[in-house]
This record gives sequence, C-alpha cells and structure tokens, in this order.
Amino acid sequence: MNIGDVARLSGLPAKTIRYYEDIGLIRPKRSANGYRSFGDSDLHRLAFLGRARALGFTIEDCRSLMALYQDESRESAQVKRIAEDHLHRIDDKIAQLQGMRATLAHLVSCCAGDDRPDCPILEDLGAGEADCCKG
Amino acid sequence: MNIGDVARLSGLPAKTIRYYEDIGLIRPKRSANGYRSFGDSDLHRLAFLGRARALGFTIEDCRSLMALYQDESRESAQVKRIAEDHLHRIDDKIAQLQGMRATLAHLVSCCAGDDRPDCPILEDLGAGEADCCKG
DNA sequence: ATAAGGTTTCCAGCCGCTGGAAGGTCAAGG
DNA sequence: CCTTGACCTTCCAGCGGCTGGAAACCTTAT
Repeated sequence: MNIGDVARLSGLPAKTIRYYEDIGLIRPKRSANGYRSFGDSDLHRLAFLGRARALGFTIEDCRSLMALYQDESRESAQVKRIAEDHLHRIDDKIAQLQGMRATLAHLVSCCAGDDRPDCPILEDLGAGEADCCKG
Repeated sequence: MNIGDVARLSGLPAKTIRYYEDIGLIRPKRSANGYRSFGDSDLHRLAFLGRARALGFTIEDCRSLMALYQDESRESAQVKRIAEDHLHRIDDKIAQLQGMRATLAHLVSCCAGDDRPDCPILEDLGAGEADCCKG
C-alpha cells in the first residue's frame, strides 16, 4: 500500500502520516522506488493513532499508549493513569471555556447590536466590569 | 512607566507586551535610553487586551475590537457580530470536548486500573469500538 | 512523447507566546 | 570609582501538530 491508500483507509492526511513517520510513531518500509510501503500493521497503528488523537490525547500520550498497546506485560493502571490525567485536562478546559462562554453570552445579550455606538461589550473590555446590569 | 511596571499593573508578562508592540497592538514611546515608556493610555489598552484575551478572543479579534473601541462612529452591531462568532466557536469547542469527555470517561470507568494487562481503553483505541459493554 | 496523477524531500508558516543569550542602563552600597 | 544586581534592549529559536507549497521523481495511460 502506498501512502494515498492508507490515507484513504485511515482517514488521516498523507501529510500527517509522513509527519508521524518523522517523529517516529510509525516505521513503514520502503519500496525499491523509494515510496513508503505500508503493511496492515502500519495501517492498524495509524488507525489507533487517529482514534487516540480524536479523543484529544497529545502526541506524547499517543506514543506512550502505543508502547503500552504493544507491551504484553503492561499494567492497565498505567493506561488508566494516562487517560485520567487527560480527562482532567479536558475537564479543566471545559470549565475554562464555560467560564468564558457565560461572560461572553451575557455581554452579547446586553448589546443592542444596532447602528448606535453604545456597546456594553466594549465597555466591559475597557473598564473591567460590566455596566450593562447596573442601576 | 517602564515595561516592568505595566507588566505588574496589567498582569501581562513583559514578553507578551513586547510581542504586542511587535505586532502593532500598542505603540509605546521610547525614553532617551531606549527603554519603552508607557503612558496611561498604553496601560489602558493593555488591560483591554488582557481582558479580551481572557475571554478567548484571537489576536485578530482583539485588533478589530480595539479599533472599534477607539472609533466613536462604530455601530454596536459590528462588535456584537465579532462576539457572537466567537461565542459560536466556543460552543463548538465545548461540544467537541464534551464528546471526548463522554467517551473517555466511559472507557476510564471500564478500566480496572490494576496490575493486569487487560484494558478496555487500549482495546477501544485498537479496534475502534468499546468492548467493555458488550455481552 | 506527453500528460496526469501519484510520490519524494525540504523549507516555511500557522497561533500566541515563551525561553534564552548577549549586551546596555541605572540606582544603591562599599 | 567600582561592583553588584535588577532592570531593560534585541534577536533567534522553539513549543504542538500539523499544513502549504515548491521542485523533482515515478507510474500509467494515451
């Protein structure tokens, strides 16, 4: 299989697959013409990577997870720790975004959005406090 | 005021303030010795930027918002559009993270996390489907 | 022979900083 | 006057995870 084939099958862009080889996540063979030659196991690894990335794991997490995946003597606790850490990072990020969302949604709801210049959004950014709910 | 003073007052790192000058968000004067010399209006702009960035606006959004802030003849609709677009981007991101979170939390809850190698998390990443809830 | 579609490598850029090196400046203390 | 230390300057490189583009090579079909 050439890179285009595994790209189609794995759903990953060819560019990304070359990048994954660059950073050592996969090691496809080479054909006589210099083309990368992917076997089923390469495709399997790429699919694994695609799913791990889709869950938001970092590349370094993926490297660790792949190593554990190949390691018959792993302890599931090792995997779980990585996943739980990641889960906490996601929760932190969600909380942060929800905080932003709340403030922003409030400001947006206070803004007339018409042709006049008065704008509680800009007032808030300028003053550090929302005027739209006062007095 | 030197850069360290405005850094303390605005809460932004000096590095970031220099960067903001580089990309044209602020234009502090220079003292005879070459040091940046910040006035109240610079500090005000930095505080504005800090709050806009804390709400997750991109640098380009900040540039637009600052321009509108200075522009007496703005229409609040222009501001509101920027804020609403950003709100939608935030909502998309939250939704994406919550999707990840749901899958991940489920997998984590299925993983024993002990010294045995069996791990539904790796099984899912390897196979593209969770085995932990079947049969 | 040529054209179209793969593939290769390499280099640069995205965002928003952040770190570090190498040097200039200033105020306080000996 | 000299040193110390805190501050300031510029410049260059790197983070993560790709992504775009250029220039060249390979394969297949006409």
